[in-house]
Amino acid sequence: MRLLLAEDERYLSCALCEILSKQKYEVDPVYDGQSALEYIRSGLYDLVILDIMMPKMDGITVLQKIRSEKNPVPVLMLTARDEVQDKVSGLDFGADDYMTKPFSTDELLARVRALTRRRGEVIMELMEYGDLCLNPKTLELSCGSNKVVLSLKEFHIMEMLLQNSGQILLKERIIEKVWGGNSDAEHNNLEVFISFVRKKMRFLGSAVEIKTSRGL
Amino acid sequence: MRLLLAEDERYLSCALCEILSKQKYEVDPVYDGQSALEYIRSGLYDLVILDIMMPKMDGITVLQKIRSEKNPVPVLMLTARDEVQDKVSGLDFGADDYMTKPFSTDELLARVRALTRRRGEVIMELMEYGDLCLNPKTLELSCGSNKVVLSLKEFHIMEMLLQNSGQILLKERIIEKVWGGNSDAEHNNLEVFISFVRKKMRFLGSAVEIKTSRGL
DNA sequence: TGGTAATTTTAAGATTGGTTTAATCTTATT
DNA sequence: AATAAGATTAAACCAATCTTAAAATTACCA
Repeated sequence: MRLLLAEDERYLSCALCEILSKQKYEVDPVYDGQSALEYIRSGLYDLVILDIMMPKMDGITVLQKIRSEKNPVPVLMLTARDEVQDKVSGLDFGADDYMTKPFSTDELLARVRALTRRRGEVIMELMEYGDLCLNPKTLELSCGSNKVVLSLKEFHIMEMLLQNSGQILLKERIIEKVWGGNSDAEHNNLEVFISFVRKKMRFLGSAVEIKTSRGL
Repeated sequence: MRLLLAEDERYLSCALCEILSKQKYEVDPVYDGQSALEYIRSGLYDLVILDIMMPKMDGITVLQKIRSEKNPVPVLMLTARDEVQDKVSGLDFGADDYMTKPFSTDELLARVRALTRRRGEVIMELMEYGDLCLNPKTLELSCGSNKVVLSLKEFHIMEMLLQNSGQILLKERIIEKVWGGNSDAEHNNLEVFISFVRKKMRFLGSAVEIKTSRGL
């Protein structure tokens, strides 16, 4: 799960990052509305935590813009106490939830879970293609009565391939999603994992195959 | 004991929070039906106090949905005086109790106690998986004629594993439930207890095993 | 109240298995 | 055939996890 945290108060931002990271969320912090907007547009995030008072562009404007672009990413708004007007505006413009500062860690985590779950649940269904079936609850890949369990990376890759079956997927896109935006030396890396997955598919006796288009 | 309080009237909500907190319940407030639903689905709560009139989704709909999902969490409905029709509907759809506003603090606490107690009894049934059987009344774990008694923490962990058998359970989720939302240095902690439990299962000669998926 | 046993926490070291690296082999494209 | 992209493999690496033991805490009972 990848979260974007748009909060200009450095101290709070750091604290939230730590709390969320501890719960296995990947968190990218930004410190103004302008950046928030650009990051959101990347489409990488499962949830955006958006403060209202921010430099360059306030949270409500950001929200308004992304919603007008039909971006459905869940948004959790942060508002200072008493800014009741903000809440109303926030929800009107398509925020999914809001929280008034100060808030407890537990409350934050509960809300984050609630908002990411919705999407999570969709993913939690079985994914099928051809004779293959991937179970996200158990990380099992099966074909008929045969099954193998995948490692986390293998699973993420397989998941991504299944969600885009029939289409060409750029290596960069997969790496970005599976390994996370940074780091290098990873082209061959992905190839290694594709090789692992192919081997397991062969083992299962599946008729599905992962094809590559040279250069893409 | 963890309660979810779904009540949109801020003043009442605050008051209830305070009263309940004073009685050592952990209370999370939400202010609309949509959030209530999402929070309930987290499975974290021992009791839900659910107002009927709420924004986004009314309490009855929420109740209807969670019951259709086989969620057995006890629900105490709040209804405004005279809305007799509501009471009927509420109980029809699986509420465990209802209370008409306004109500006294004592009445509230009595009902909450009653409902959280019953939960205890429900749990009192034997839990089984494979050749294992866990008795919540005695904290005994048995396999065939062999048995050992578990410590409280061991029991909670085992209970949680049994309730989610076959699925992957995040360490964070277990820690949250068994130790309670806060504190740190607890990853290894859980591992130690898993180790204890495994040893006891080995001792019992059970064929069941606790598997771990690295990274999850 | 103090002492003992049970439980839980902390800490350290060993182990495992997923991931990375790197070298080699294969295939497509010119 | 030459070149570069991709595939495969094996070995090395490293962090997550397991295990153990000792310290700290709590529960229990005379």
